[in-house]
Amino acid sequence: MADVAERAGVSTSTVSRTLRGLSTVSPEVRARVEQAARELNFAVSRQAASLVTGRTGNVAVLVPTLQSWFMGTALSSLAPLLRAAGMELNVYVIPDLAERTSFFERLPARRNADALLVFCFDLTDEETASLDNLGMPVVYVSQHVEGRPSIYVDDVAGALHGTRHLLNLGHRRIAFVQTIGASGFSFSSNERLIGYQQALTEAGLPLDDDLVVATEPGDKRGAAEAIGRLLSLREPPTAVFAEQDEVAVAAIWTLRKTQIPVPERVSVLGFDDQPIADWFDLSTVAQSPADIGREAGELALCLINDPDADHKRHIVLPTHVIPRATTAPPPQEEREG
Amino acid sequence: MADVAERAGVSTSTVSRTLRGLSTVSPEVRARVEQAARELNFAVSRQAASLVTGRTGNVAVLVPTLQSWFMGTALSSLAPLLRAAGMELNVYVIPDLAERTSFFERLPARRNADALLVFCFDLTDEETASLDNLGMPVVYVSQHVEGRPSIYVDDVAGALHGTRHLLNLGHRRIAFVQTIGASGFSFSSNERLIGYQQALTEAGLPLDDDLVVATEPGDKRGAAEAIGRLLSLREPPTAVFAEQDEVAVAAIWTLRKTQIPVPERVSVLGFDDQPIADWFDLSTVAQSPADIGREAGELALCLINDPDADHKRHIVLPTHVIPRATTAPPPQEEREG
DNA sequence: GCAGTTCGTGACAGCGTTTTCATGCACCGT
DNA sequence: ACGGTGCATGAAAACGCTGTCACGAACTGC
Repeated sequence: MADVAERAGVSTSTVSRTLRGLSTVSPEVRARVEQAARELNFAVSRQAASLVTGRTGNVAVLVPTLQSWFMGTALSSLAPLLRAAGMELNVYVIPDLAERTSFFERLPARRNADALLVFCFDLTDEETASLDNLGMPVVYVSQHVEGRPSIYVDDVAGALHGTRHLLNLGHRRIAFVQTIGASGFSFSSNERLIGYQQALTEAGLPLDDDLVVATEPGDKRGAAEAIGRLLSLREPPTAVFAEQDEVAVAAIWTLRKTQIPVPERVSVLGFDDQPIADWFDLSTVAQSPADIGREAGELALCLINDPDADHKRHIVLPTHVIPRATTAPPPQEEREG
Repeated sequence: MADVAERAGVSTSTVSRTLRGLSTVSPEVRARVEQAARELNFAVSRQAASLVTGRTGNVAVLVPTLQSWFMGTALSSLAPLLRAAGMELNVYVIPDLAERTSFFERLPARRNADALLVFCFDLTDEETASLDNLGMPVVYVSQHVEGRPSIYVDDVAGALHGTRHLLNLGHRRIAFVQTIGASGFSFSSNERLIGYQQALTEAGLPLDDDLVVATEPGDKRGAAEAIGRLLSLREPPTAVFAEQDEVAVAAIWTLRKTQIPVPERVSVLGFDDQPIADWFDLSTVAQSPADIGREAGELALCLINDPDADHKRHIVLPTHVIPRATTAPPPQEEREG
């Protein structure tokens, strides 16, 4: 910066003012400085600047994985937003318990970011508390944390509406396939189950535990087993509501392999509206991770500028039922029976 | 840090030495300092440290998108590696041309990272040159840049082996489905085509332009059109080699919808070995983005520690043909004809 | 016992910015 | 013409750390 100052024949103060766009610089000096900076290929050091301003210009993001549609999409909408605000995006990937404890022990984001976005974690109270002491605004994304700014979709309502869609088609035996993931990472599992149960109750149907099965995402074998359990019930379901599209697709795969036509014999409904849902013409309950990412980014930027702002509210985003080709009325005999 | 020094009854120099693990600190003093640091919940400011050391502790990563299996997997293996080395991961997402020009104009990573990993970009000479002047080691990942450290899989060999697999099964009419993506982002498209052509030539077969079609990934309609073009040829192919698993799956989908059994009537071979390939029992040519990410991270760390090291070499990773259930010998009449 | 070494420690000068404060200058109204 | 205002600029003090250098103490070998 001293070089730029010398070349432009001004002091470093003026260079600093110019480069930050402060208005108290005369036009001709500004031009000279900008020219000099360009010629010298100069860029201010964020480190040095942050040392005195106390702001790092970084936004930290804590994610359980990057290998998922949700994270990819959310971050892809978050990143340009931060970039436009002149912020850097710092990613912490915490795939397993070891990394997790190490993260919360060392808290590498401390003093190294102006805000932290925590994606999809089921945090313990202790962990939440340690983040409270981080000295920066923390936004909880895709999860519900009492008393802290949180952003999430209304999973209960989504599952409620999805189940109603199946009920309205005439289904009475509706199964729910839960997704059990790596422990400690919340994928809104319970809320979706609750929505499903609410819909059934609302329709005056009993809750049958046999109709709720679980599997892991990406586990073909597990999905087959779960479907197998449903197919071997005394009174098998005519519709399957899977908590995640991937599992729904696996279910369709299994069913069709066994010559059970979807949706003629069994309807399948997913949740998420991943691209894969479109490929398979899968009826699903859509959520928008892009919206989540954007909202989270905007909230974070707000909180950085005004940490005491009244943003401790929860932002709840909507879901939408998207009927495609895998949901249909149940087969005749079932409807009449 | 002054607080810690005071509490431990030592100077800041000693605190700094202790916290950096230098050996010239007596055990009892070390214990006192560590205790004090813990009690005060102290963490050194990377910004301040980097100001004097000249190292930022950041590794910047330039990616075209995060919404892809490849990026997600590569970064997921890269991240823990950097974390273990005490480095932060800084992500720049450049989804479109506007962001791209803005990135290369402002080069936000300048002075803000110790190394840059550029993923999957087809850079212009001008862009490469501007990265050369960045003052930090730049590693090109999943692309081939002359004279700079690059890491990529041997796409030519992969496609060659994949095509040979089809040839060995008895296929003689083998189509290739190219993927045309967002312009300027290299997905090794050409190299895979070259490998395919090499295999045909090697087998003494002519190159038929009609057998090479193109589509966009994720575009069901486009995939259908591409397959349609192949099916309406005078002599349609008995095997389809798609440059990406997603497209291969779309092809299978289209074929089966038209009652053309895969692999009985038409074999389909993919490339990448994404999780989706496993679900669909898709035969494919596997590459390992996890390995790529790891190699890239290790190389970057090497170059950071010793920028002049002899690492200007290219690291070429292997591919593996994984036969699953979508490749089989061509139907009888074809083989005998 | 004395010079020479080694070892642990502290004082202090930077690192490259921002920011405060002071300064000089032009401009205003009277 | 003169003091007051406002504006563009510069000098210099932080910011929080690291690294160099110097210093004293505790050793070593003769």
